[in-house]
Amino acid sequence: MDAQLKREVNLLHANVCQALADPTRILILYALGEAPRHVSELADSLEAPQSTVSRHLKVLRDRRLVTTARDGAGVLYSLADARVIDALDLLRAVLMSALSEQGELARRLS
Amino acid sequence: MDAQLKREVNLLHANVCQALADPTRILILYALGEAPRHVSELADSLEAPQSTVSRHLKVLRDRRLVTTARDGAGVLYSLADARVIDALDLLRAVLMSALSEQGELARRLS
DNA sequence: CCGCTACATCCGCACAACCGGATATCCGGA
DNA sequence: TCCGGATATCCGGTTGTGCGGATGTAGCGG
Repeated sequence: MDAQLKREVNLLHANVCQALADPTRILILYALGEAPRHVSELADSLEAPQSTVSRHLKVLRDRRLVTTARDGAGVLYSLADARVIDALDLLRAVLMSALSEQGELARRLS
Repeated sequence: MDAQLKREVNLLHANVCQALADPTRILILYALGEAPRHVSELADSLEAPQSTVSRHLKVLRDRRLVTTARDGAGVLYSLADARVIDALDLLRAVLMSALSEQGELARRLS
């Protein structure tokens, strides 16, 4: 296998995929896809403690998937690249196919 | 936040994103994107022990991201849905943007 | 029918990631 | 300058996940 591809995939994993490996972070990305938000807003809508949300935001920030801007006393987080949402939506479509196939299978077996 | 979306994202994470949360599995998907392969072929090209590859394949199989077919003495694995590759390529594009931005930043600071 | 190849699973271990309360830091306004 | 609200980070503990050698299992070919 191409060693170049291996290196690139390692980067892809470390910088992007791993960031998507937590449901809370995915929800944060979707929320920011709608509009920029403050940390406390996100904590409220996710019903998660502030420290948890902040920690997840750090993960996304370190990988440059979100950007920050000071806004008065708070910090406004925004989605850095809308294509992340496109990719997630694509994966959702894949999921739907897999699920309906499973349903199909269950139907056949019953 | 919409409880419906939360449920769907949980499924998305459990069934798809978590499967992408390992570089070896991503490489397997790319390899299968080129052509169906046997377990031993994958183990060779990834330079990973057979047990490791087989375990990763189980993860992908359980989530229906790959399909299997018996082929003589062995088992042939194939990519179940090419859109997974599309999504990964999209994320690669996102990564490239983020990296070049980082480079930009490093240049400005130097 | 048997042995062998190809694959799947088991096992014990090590490491990484998440959690959430508590605490520290930052900043704007009075 | 000092207070308070908004975020960030620290901490201890728990759980999850990957690893790879060893061991099971299945099915083809002789």
